[in-house]
Amino acid sequence: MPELPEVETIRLSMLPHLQQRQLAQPLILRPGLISCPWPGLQPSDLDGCQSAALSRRGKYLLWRLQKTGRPDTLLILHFGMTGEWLCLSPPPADQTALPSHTHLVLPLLDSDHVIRNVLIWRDIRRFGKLIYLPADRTDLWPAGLKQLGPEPLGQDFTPAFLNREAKRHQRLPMASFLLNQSVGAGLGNIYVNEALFLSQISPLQPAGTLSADQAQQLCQDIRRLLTRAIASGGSSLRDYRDADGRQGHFQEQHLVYGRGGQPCPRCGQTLVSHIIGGRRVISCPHCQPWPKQK
DNA sequence: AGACACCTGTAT
DNA sequence: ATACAGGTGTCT
Repeated sequence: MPELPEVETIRLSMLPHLQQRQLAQPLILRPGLISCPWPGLQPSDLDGCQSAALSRRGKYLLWRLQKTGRPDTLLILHFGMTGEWLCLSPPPADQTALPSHTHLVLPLLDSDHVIRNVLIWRDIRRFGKLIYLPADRTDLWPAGLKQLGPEPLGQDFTPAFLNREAKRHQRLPMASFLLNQSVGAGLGNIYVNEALFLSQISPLQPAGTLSADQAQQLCQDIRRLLTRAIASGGSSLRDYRDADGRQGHFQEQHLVYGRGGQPCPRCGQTLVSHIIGGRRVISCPHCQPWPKQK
């Protein structure tokens, strides 16, 4: 699914489509995928809203909508494994022309109230979530932004922070530790695999044993990795596309993810596969040794 | 920390 | 037919 670099790429590619546009009545093909924890708000309230801002927090997109005479609305998008948010232009001729697994259609009007394009939400596996609420009531969002850690590309994501968090999760394997969204908001399995390899840290190493040097290295490698991945438009393994339906190409630069059994790009030894916390993790037993004192 | 649940599509 | 996939939430 979209991890931080993919969500950021979707955000950047969607931005130009939202300029000078107004939402028309949404077409909800699958109720239940879009929900609202605030009884006073209905899907039809989106009608007439204009886009005020599109931001990202971890793997979430936050779309702020404004309508004169009303409090702003926030539409929160999480892509799960196969969620896609696409801009179709020109709009499909009719409902039957929509891509499969389209669950929501948001028509966009220009200043003359002509439909110029439509935004669609599609999600094959339906693990994604759409939530809308009053923008000043994010406290109503139960599953929410509650415990998201710092942005890995922000100022608060520091070696000291990593070390502090690591001590709170003594026995947790590093792979699971980094997947925890309260540690690095937006990290997912691909970038955890890659980051641990770059930093030469075993995915099995208990977080509590993370050294200061390792935290320093990891912090730096995560920043560089995510920055490079965004520059490449993210990783398209299967379903992920940007707002224009384009694939990313960072998958061409993956060093270990999905490469179990192949030679390590650093030392040539065979990359091994582990299941850690229910997720497959690929690492090099030579470059990422554990126990450290081999 | 691990198992399982939520879903569908694809590969073997 | 079975295993597996960019995630996350709940239950042992």
